[in-house]
Amino acid sequence: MNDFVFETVKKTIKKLKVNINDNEIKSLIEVPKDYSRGDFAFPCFALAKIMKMPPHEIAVSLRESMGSFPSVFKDISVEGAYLNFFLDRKKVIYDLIKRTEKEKDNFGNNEMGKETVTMIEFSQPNTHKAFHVGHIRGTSIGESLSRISEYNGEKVIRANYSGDTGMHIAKWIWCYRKYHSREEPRDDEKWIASIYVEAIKKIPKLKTAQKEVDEINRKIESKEDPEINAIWEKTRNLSIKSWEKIYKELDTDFNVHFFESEVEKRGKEIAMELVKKKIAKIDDGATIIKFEDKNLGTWVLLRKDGTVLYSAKDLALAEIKFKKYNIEKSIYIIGAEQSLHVTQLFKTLELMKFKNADKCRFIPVSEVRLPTGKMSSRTGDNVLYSEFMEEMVKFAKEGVKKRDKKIAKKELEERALVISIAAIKYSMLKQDSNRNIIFRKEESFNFDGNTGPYLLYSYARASSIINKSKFMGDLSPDFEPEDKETQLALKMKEFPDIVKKSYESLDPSEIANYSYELSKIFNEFYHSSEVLGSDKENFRLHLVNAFRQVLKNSLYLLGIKVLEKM
RNA sequence: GCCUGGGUAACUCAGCCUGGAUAGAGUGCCAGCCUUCUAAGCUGGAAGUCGCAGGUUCAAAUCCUGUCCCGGGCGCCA
Repeated sequence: MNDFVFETVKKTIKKLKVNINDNEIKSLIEVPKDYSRGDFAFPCFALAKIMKMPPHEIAVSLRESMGSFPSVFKDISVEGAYLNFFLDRKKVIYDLIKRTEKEKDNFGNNEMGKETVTMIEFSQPNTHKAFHVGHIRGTSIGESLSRISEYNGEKVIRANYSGDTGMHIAKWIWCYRKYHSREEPRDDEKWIASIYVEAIKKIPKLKTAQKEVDEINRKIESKEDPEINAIWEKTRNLSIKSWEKIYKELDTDFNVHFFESEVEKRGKEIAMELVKKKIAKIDDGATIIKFEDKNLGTWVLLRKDGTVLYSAKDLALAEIKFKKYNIEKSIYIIGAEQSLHVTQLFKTLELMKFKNADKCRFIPVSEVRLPTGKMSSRTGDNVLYSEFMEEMVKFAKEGVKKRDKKIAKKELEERALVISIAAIKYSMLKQDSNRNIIFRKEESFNFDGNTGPYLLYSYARASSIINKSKFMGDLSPDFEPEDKETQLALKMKEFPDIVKKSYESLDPSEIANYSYELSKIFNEFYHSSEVLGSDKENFRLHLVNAFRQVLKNSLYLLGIKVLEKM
């Protein structure tokens, strides 16, 4: 289509003998932001300089000397300094609807990623700590990017990575043994989280505590103390078990779950190999890398006492990812506060002459904050996932019951959960991942406007029409699209490009914002035109059905399920 | 001090990469619309020195420089 615009403009410009090359002409062609201005536009500002004429006059004279134009265009008009090209929209809409009907769930996908095996690491909850609302952000982004990558042809391995050893576990066990040893460890997130918080508060106040913690940390690593081993194993497994329900609700299924305890040993070895290779050195007893680039600073691999830090563990993990899983691309979805760490990691992989060091990508995820400040597992200033979801589902149920008074209990439960997950996921995904989110609980209970439930509602409304309609025959080409209909169809047509864009920029918010815009236009159409019983029923039913398909695909990429009824 | 992300309507944000046609949404506020396919909706309205100052350009929220404010990070936490 673009080529037709190019050829038409080029031909006319040549007639006028203007000195401008083809590439310049090509780069000037744009798509108007407002569909009523046409499908393509050619701005004449650049020509103004060359021709020494006001841009508007240039547009007029281009249009006048154009003569006949290709029949794909219904009209070419002048508006201000712009030449606006209008396609035969009836044909565009017809083709679009036909395409969605043929491709269905595959409408919008493509082969850009060509079977690349990619590992996407995300979520990364630590054992012995709270899984709070903030964790939903990284988990949602990870699942969404996995789906987007798959939709673009890649083979994705979803990977989780949990800290089940290290100082935070040592602190937890220290506190448990000292103050809670009579309590039987139980599958209660709140209880598990509270012991960690207690430890953080008590340790700085006791003189010998940190020493005791260090000793426990050493023993966890060496596995020399059977009692500590037993506590560690038991409590660790309880944490892991508590995540099962969460991931099921969030509709994320990991292909592999790594643990720090599995990479400790190899991490230590790598650290020592790096000393031999003179990449790392021993400084004040610790094993460190001092980077040439001063902005990268120093990276500590092993502590003074020889125990391993997460830096070295990440090196070992990268090795497993590429060697054992044979991946071609590695994406890390990690908190933005770890930017320096990740940069140091990538740089070290490069120094190690790691074959695929340049195939690592980092998606920094900024904080989910409370109005009062940072949300933290350390201090206990957080909103637990389980408690929050319980409240949210309860709230969602009220709304469903109002609409559907006879609904069965199980159905109610399921619908409320889908709505709640849509609400929380969408609120996490619509915003740029690089920006802090201030989490206000009361606001997340608002289902009006630009929210997940609004999208589901639009889908349910469309479904309702389709489900109430009788037989829908083939789309007959004798329709005359009205304003809203054209707008809706043209928006749907954008979907494949949006998918590509979000894939290239690894950005789910692109899809999220699109879903909202699409739904908004649908709701406007819904109010302006009747579908069932109208004399345009055939066309409108097909249009509504196409909308359902596109929104469904779009929400799928966000990891959000749709509801036929709500 | 250095590195890094942000500063757009009362609030929360999109637009910035790739400069162009009157700067867009949502919430909240004001005024309307349910005997009609689900009102978690739709229509209209009020509301903006795009942090500030320079520069580049025919054209700057968008690019460049400086500056102020806020968040995060900078050797034995993850």
